[in-house]
Amino acid sequence: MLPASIFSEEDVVLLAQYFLGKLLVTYLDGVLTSGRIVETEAYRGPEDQASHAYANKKTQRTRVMFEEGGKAYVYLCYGIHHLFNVVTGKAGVPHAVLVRAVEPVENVEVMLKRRRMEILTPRLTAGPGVLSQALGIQVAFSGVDMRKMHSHVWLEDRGEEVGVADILSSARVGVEYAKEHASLPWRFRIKDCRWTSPAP
DNA sequence: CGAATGATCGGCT
DNA sequence: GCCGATCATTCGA
Repeated sequence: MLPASIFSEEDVVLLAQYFLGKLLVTYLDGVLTSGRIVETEAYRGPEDQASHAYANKKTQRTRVMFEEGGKAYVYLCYGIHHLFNVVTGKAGVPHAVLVRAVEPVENVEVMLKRRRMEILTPRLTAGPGVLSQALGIQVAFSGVDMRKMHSHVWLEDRGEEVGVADILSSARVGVEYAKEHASLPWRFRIKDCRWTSPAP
């Protein structure tokens, strides 16, 4: 697990880059699957028009974003896809990092089965919706505290350092409605990594 | 209570 | 590349 204090960091744009190279792990029905995070996006709470918590909008769904950092925020997109975020910052500050792609690490066969795929390609886990399917992440996980043991989902540091020179930033996707905030370079990926979505 | 709307994906052209 | 799927959430009447 990552040290609990990490999640309280207030600079979510920095944290989105820090999470690159960390491991996203799930443990369901006695089966552990994991992936190395290779692509993320930062959503900067109340002032970010692309965030669900823009202008401190509190609803049943976004409630967990206002809790202390370290919670999982999972929601349904387009009625189909379960999108996984890490809530960050102090209580009351609704920052979040969306995990957009991982490199499959442990129990690839299980992930293939969950995705109903035969051969291993980046399509298995490149994309926020498909990575959740591969790791078995569902909206029911929303609110899980990843700072505590015995969660079904958590983050791990396996000692990999991702330097600034290895990180490529670009504009976030699917947020055209966010006006001037739509072009902010808050999407981060590991450079020359085949497990991310296609480079912009 | 009804209607619009996505932080997307995959299949088809 | 484009287009339709599909449904919880949200908002307005």
